[in-house]
Amino acid sequence: MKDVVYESRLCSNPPQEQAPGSVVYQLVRVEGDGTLIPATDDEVVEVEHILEDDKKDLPSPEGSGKSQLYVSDMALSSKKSSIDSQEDLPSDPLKLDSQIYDPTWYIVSWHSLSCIILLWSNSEGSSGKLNARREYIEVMLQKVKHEEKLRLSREEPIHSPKCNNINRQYSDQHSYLPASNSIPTQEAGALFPVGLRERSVEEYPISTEIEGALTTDIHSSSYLDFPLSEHEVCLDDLTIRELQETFRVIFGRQTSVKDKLWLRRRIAMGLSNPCDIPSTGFIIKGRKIVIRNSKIGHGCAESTKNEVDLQPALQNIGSVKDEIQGLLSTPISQIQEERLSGKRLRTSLLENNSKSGSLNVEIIGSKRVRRPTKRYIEELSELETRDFCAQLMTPVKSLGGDQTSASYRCGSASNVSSQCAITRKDFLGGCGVQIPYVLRVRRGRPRTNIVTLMNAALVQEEKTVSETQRKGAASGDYLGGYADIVLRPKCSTRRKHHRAWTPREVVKLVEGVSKYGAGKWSEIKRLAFASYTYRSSVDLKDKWRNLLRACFTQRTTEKGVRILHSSLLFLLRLLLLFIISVSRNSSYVVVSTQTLTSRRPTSAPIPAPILLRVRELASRTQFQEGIGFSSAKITGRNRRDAQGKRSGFL
DNA sequence: CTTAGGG
DNA sequence: CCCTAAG
Repeated sequence: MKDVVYESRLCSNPPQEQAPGSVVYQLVRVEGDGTLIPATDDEVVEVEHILEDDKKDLPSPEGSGKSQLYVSDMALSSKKSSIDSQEDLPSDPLKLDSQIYDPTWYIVSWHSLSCIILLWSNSEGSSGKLNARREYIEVMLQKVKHEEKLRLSREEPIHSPKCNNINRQYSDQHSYLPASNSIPTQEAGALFPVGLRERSVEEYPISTEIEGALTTDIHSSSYLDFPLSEHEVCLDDLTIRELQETFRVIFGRQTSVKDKLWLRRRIAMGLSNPCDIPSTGFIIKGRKIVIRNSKIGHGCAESTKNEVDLQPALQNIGSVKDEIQGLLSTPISQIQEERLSGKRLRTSLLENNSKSGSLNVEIIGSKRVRRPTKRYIEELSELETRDFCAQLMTPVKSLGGDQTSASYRCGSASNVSSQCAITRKDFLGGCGVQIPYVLRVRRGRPRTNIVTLMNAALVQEEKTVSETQRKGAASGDYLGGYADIVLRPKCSTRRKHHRAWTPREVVKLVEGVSKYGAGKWSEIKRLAFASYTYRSSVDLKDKWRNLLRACFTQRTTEKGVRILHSSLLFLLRLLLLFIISVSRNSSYVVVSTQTLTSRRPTSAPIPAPILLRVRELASRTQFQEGIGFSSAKITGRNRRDAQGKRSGFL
């Protein structure tokens, strides 16, 4: 009882009546046993809108044309074959002109809402397994052809004129598909307008040279026969490591190439199709590329074995994500829906990450990560190499040795996570659309009058100004840098623009507190924050309060669990993933790094050494004031937070 | 004016 | 961050 997959045969560039470059689909239903049955009306209707959507998404009217260009681009690129010099390539490059190529199958299918592209090509075309597979596909092609003929001869009404075209066209072009054992190269491209439509088409202008090639008749036929794979990889989301791992799984060898683009292309081309995917335009967005490496169809060999053992897993943490996806045992369509709606799909096997050891499963690519402020990152990294190192060296008198060690671990953990955030920024930066800092919507209560609204532009200006100032300050001495030329708009009712506290400021505050004592805010302000005119003494006080809360919550909730979290739990998760992958006999697993590390903090983490210091100071003042009172204060706030602030009025 | 604390 | 009461 297998899934029924709707498949579409792609026929691009049909006869003149079709707009040039338009893509036509032939719907075929694949039964569990692999037989192909022309789709019924209902089935077509069910899928049709997707095809329509696809076309709509193309920047029409040139959209479809462009996709066609895109096809050509890819086909032609084999001539150029610029990139692959660095890696070993199939010995016989595609010869476009002489129409000699290795058969390559490009498969497009729609399953539910998602377009799934299956690329199956081979360079080792002589291999028995692939030959078997080839034959299998050919048989199926024959079957479909037969069905088509039957259907046509019976002149069954076909709901959409489109399909009519296809049918004719298909039978036309079909003759040289399987029998000749060679498939027009262009079919490779034909695939992509579907799968790789969207931005990629626009983002990468296509040369006129390629445009010319468009005019040539392009035959294409994309074919497929697979039920939906559970192993889906959105190449865009993969890190270089993951891509490399994917590469390894597919090609059975390591690669040291660090060029994401190149890796994606290679992967997408599956078993190294001689036909080069152009580096331009190969960005898969919004759709998925399915890399299939379990067994396929009947009599088809299992290609890849399950190779997930701990060692590769450790090396390629990220590659476990996909497995997790399977682990969810969520219907794939559901996952896809989630993805489509942009939600992050997360499943916790255990309850809460911070409370119990849990396996937090995240599907990458659904939600973009909001990275910390640029300034924060800058300063953080700067600090981590300076002040914090020094602080880490200084022994901390604290609430006990146990506590101290925990804190240290905690420190390394949070360092890691912050690092993580930074790198994350790096590799997400290219794909994700981040809201520029300056454009972020202001928080807090609504503006009180129109004047402020009109000052919005001014505010942005101000932000930019201060941003540049900050950069200047970051490089220079931190005391001198902040001249604070922030021109505050005349409107006094306006709420102060939110300025995130930089680690530098925090350190300064902590220093001030340790020097002058908590509560001497005006003093601290005057002596330590003289140059930070945008930080009032009240701000200092508020920040200190927040710092206290921060280190308190961390202390209570994670004191015991922390160690487990940072190291042991990591290994446990890996082990679990390993077991899972083995039990599912999956060959490929991708998991977000986040899954294996601790949960990403909601806001920029406060560096552990600082928290440590805050804690120390807090305990000092606590001791002075009397423990009961002070801790009650914090606890009270905490409890309130837990209950929700709304209960406050009760 | 400064602090503390709620919002 | 804002607001405000209490020193």
